[in-house]
Amino acid sequence: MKINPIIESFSNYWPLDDKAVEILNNRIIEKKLKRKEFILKPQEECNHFSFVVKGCLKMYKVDEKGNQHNLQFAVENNWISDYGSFYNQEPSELYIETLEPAQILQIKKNDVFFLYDHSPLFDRNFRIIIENAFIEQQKRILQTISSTVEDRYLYFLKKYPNLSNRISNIQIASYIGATPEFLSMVRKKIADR
Amino acid sequence: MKINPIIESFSNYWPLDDKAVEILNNRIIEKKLKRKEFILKPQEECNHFSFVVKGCLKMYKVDEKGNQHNLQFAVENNWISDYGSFYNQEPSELYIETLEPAQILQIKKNDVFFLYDHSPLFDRNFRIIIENAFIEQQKRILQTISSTVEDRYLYFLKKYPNLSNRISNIQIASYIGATPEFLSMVRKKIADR
DNA sequence: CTTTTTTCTTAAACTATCTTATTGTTCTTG
DNA sequence: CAAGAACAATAAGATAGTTTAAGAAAAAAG
Repeated sequence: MKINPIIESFSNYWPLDDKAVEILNNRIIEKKLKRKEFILKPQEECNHFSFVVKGCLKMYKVDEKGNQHNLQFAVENNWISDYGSFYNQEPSELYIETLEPAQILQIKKNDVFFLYDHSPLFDRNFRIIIENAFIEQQKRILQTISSTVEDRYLYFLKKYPNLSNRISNIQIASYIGATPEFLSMVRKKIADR
Repeated sequence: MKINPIIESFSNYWPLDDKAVEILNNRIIEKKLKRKEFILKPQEECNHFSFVVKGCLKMYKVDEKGNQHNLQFAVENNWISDYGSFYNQEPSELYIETLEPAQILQIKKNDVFFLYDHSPLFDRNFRIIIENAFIEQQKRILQTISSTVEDRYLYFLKKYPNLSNRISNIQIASYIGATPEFLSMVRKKIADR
């Protein structure tokens, strides 16, 4: 049997036991995606957790004026899902789209609940995963309510040095909450000193 | 034995069984706090989860210029903690302070881990609690990167109608990421139409 | 390897938001 | 209830960030 990257990833948090591995193993769906493919669109209910094996995805909202606002990027070993839509059975307002060709592993909603019901190790692992995501989100909120575009951009570069080489400045601007034009000015100002 | 508000609160998510109730019951510390008391200050490690029985608290950062930035309010039945400091054993950068006299219940870090180790129902409940907090935070991020102070203020009023009567506009301004002066202008503009 | 699409840069005019300062009002606390 | 502290409103001037538009550069797709 080939090694499952999700199991490997869990081992960084709380390793699964044999029973947990067994019930997980045949509940994973593998998908290969081209660039600019969607795994979630507005009005759909998000019924999956997706784990990125290779590639890069973004989750974003499009506002009334047609502007995109990036909520999250996901690269290798990251999870991505619209948890609001997933847990509250609501239609999503978000897109999840590949920025690069990608290979992902999905667990469908029913199976996620099956896992929760049949081994506490899944509550444990997903608790830790979302706690970490929560902590990062909190830092991001603090930044957006307290600092300038320049600060936020420099922080982004420092925090995600690899990511910033893989995606366009337009995507970064949308993530930090600025226009690409203004980000371009900020970048020039930084370069000029 | 008097009813424990934490157990009651868990019953909204995933009710505890007898064993879980038993191990929880003598691990709760009750505290009465006056207005403007602190349960966390920068440099300290956050070693507790705090559940608000009565009253209102805020968690905030003070930046280099001395400005406060509110990350979270907590009222009746809310949990508040600096999870980053708690889980990563790092000194906190945040204050947690009462805005009103309060009664809280705390579980110390060692006891939190004891609970996780001795009943999966705590992983379950805290997973659900933090998932909900994560979903709310995500909406807040979307707002702050995509809409104006006016939009954010109106959303705050709609979302926390009770809270907005209990706290000052300065606190609201600090939460939505605006100056009190500008919020005052926005409020006038809204009132004038 | 050529065409098409996307991205990056620049700049001027505009708008949202901040800063500072002042004053009256409302809470809090002794 | 009196004094001090915190809060709310207002306004003028300053700054950060947006909008629009256009051209050059780079990347993606055929």
